[in-house]
Amino acid sequence: MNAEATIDAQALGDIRDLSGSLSERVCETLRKAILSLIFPPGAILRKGVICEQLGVSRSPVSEAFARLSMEGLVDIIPQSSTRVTHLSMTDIREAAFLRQALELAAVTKVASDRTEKQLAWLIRHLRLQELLVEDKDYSGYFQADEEFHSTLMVFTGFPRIVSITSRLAMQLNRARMLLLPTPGRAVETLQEHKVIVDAIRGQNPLAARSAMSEHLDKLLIRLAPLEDKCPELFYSG
Amino acid sequence: MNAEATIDAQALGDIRDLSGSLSERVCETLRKAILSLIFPPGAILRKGVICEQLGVSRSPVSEAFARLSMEGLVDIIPQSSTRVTHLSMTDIREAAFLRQALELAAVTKVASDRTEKQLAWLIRHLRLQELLVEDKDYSGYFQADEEFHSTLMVFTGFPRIVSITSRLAMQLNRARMLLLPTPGRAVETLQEHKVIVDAIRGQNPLAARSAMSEHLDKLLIRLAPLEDKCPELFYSG
DNA sequence: TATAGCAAACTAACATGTTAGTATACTAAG
DNA sequence: CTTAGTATACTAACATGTTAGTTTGCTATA
Repeated sequence: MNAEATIDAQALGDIRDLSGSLSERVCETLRKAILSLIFPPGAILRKGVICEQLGVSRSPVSEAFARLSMEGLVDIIPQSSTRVTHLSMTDIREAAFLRQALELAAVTKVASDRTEKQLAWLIRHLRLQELLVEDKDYSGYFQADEEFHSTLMVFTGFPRIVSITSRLAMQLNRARMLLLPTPGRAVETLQEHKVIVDAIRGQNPLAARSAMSEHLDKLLIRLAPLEDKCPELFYSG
Repeated sequence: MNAEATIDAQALGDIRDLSGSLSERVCETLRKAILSLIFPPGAILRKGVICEQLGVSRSPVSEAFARLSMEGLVDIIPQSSTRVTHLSMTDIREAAFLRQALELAAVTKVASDRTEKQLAWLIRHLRLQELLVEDKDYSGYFQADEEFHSTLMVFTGFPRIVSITSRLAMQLNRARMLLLPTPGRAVETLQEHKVIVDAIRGQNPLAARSAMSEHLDKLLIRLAPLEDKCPELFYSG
């Protein structure tokens, strides 16, 4: 009857497994639920239900909603309700643009300023990635991929850039969850990572930038058909 | 006796002059106070005093603190206190890096995708800037400068990028408040804006990018001596 | 049947009460 | 005079009560 069914908030996990303030733990729990589509786009987040399920009061849940709203994962409708945002290709493209802007700036800087130690880490990490691909451990490779990109940003020496990028690219990451990992893509990804590291080794900022640019473009290309494949997840379905 | 004197929260203005939710208005009021150094770096924000001064309860003030914390304007020390963050050259450099990454990506895109209408706006705005410089209306020019940069980002077609950039560059903007506007700098700025628009007119992304890059670098150069000039505003003074 | 008005139920936003952790000032011991 | 211990005052974080605005579904009317 109702396409925008409210959620039962089952299986949210236990917030006691996490650290930090109660608000942070609630936020983390809800974020995970949204990214994994336990809370699908359009779902109404019922505060009372979530409070009960997690065993907390409304204060930390309210603060969690506020943070998720800033990340673009929920829409707060004043005096009315809070819903999981639908995916939108516009938002995804914007998130991709923002991520690309920051990652390109980062890799450009790292390519010119890199230390030998940093280069050694990158090369060692490439070998790790090779092993994971050989073992066909694709969820392991997914994690290693994330680590590769975030460490590259850490190497800029700017501490906040990693968390900022992940927050800005949240829409992108949510959509990425819908892509099934394929063996072929893992091999390609590894190859592209190698080209990037090669450019960093040669301290060639322009080459590093364009290699990273091509690498990141691939994601948006793979995401494009998603809107037709699962229209119910997108806005105005 | 106490260098980190608490503030009397005088002259915070009236929140009724603003729109939006109470939290937003409180946040805006406090942000303005921090940026204008009414609340100097290191000052302790006393929630009770602020509540009384603004005539609101602790809820909206708490939420405002949380937002300002994300912008890096205040440090929340759990179970203890909330203080205005000191300036730090590291933070300022990071903010400059982030702003530059986003603005360069934006101007590059705009230079290749621009419409005739957008170009016309930019050219018209340059004439406005000329008039302001001729009239020596430097505070007017300051505003026009902001408008020039933000509209350039709006022209990317991505709606969130302007507010994101301003939030990420908050540390930079705070430091910029300390620079006194000089006639010479306004003339230079206008000249640099003209070079950027010229590149956009010619649909030359690389030229636009490097023109913007040089333009933005100037700010950091002018900011560099600040740490020696007013050490009390910086961390570990 | 369609529609306008109304009431009940729900929600975000705000106010206020409570708890637990932190810093500071004071006191007592060395 | 210095230092260790303690008590007090303060705060963020959390819980709960209240308010005002929105949506939904019902009913009465055309």
